[in-house]
Amino acid sequence: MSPFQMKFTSIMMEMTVEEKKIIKRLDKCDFTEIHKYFVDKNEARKALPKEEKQKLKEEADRLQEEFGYCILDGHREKIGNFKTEPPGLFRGRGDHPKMGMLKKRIMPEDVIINCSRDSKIPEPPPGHKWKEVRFDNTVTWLASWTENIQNSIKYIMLNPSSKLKGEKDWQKYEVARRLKGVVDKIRFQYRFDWKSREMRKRQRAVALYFIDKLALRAGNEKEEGETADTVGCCSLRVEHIQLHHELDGQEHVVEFDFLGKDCIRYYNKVPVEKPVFKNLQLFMENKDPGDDLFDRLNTSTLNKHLQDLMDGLTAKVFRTYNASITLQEQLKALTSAEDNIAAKILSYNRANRAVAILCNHQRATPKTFEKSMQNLQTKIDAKKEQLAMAKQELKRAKADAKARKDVKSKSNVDKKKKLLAKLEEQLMKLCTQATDKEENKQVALGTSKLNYLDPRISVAWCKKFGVPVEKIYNKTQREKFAWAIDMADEEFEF
DNA sequence: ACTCTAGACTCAGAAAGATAATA
DNA sequence: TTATTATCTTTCTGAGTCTAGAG
Repeated sequence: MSPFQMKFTSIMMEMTVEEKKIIKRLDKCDFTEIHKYFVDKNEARKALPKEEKQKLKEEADRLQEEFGYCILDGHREKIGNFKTEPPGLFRGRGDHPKMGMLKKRIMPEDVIINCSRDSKIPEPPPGHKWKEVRFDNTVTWLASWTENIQNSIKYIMLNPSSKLKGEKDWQKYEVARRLKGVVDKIRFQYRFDWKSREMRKRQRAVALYFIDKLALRAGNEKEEGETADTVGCCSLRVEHIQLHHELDGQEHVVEFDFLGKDCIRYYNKVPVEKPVFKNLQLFMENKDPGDDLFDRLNTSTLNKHLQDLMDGLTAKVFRTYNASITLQEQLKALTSAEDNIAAKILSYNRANRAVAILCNHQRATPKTFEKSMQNLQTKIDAKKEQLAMAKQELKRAKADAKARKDVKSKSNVDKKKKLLAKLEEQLMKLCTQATDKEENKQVALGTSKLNYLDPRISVAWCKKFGVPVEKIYNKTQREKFAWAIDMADEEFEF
């Protein structure tokens, strides 16, 4: 079925007999009215008087208070998503084959409740029943339902601030730290395997090199036609790379160009070690562009091999490890103890950015980017003018002091000098701000900060350089990383 | 030993909402 | 001061990773 037919079918299924008589073709339908209806509704909500908005807020708070928490092991814990997802049109990311399908409303009859046998079992809404109530303490979810677009299960789970999630997070970083201890051995091993007689091993070793060096994701195989066409390391196809014996003065360059998770483009030109280059040539021999680059490899065999190298090691641990170690190294390289707090935070953001670039965390350029950049430039220009003026004034004051040789005119020179220095510093600050902004234009820092960087590195850095943790982590982040803030002293090393 | 699938969990950027800065 | 705008925070839910178990 074509995507369009699928959409139409999914909408047809919701239509009454009467509607089906009238509506035969979706492309003949005019949706401007319904679109206007929703736009208007949105505007109306925004234009609501203050006290009405206040009321809505209070109601939301009440819901949060009543449904937003659970008791786990005797502790009241915040729930991450305590509402089921509302019905609507499925969008998906990128060129998704199921775009436009109807996502159905979830009814109590769809919902499985998971709680303790001896707990107060939540009541379904009046006149309804739960699909099931179970008491499974081997999983962490509190409720679940099956979603109708991909037929996958959705869960109600705890907030990242919870003890359960925090401990899991800590564990994740501990595994990555263990990798630190054996990574040299593993690197030696895969270099050795580049020369293996077995094709499987060679492919595995080259893939692992990519995962390690470029922080690529594992790349599970996906069901065709069910999702957008994206790939990771193991699912790379011949068409996704180009080999250059020599490019821009560098040897053995691999040019990557593919869509990764969330249809984010990965584009990179990387010089690789010669055996890797030779192997890639070999892997690509007699293949079509659409063929798998690593035809003897999948994530399951790769992870099995990694498990043999270290307990708990999987492909994604390399991402965590390389992200965290990069942060630590960059912080060390970029921070000067004599810098002021603002400069230190700038260094932190630079280090964070290095990681985000490694992990290919991108964002759309903010809507107000150009404008705010212009504003900053205006400020810089104004500051430059002030600076020029101050320079002249200093010159005049110096001449004055030379002529008059009195105390007053001398102290005037000092004053002008101080002003000049102050203005110069302000200009510097503005300029670094501008560079920082420009470099950050399309880089998303949040994902790595929240998911890849061992928070203890940041906490230790804060303590070491006298930067308040609040400057690095906002309230939510401090709650999520409470375990690390508690645990790490300035001596912590990843 | 393998493939396939279901299940459970982490990780992902956009959009909405709240707050701070600025005119 | 207040209204507007820029920026930061929170919410949302889709898209991955990885494991276990059946055949």
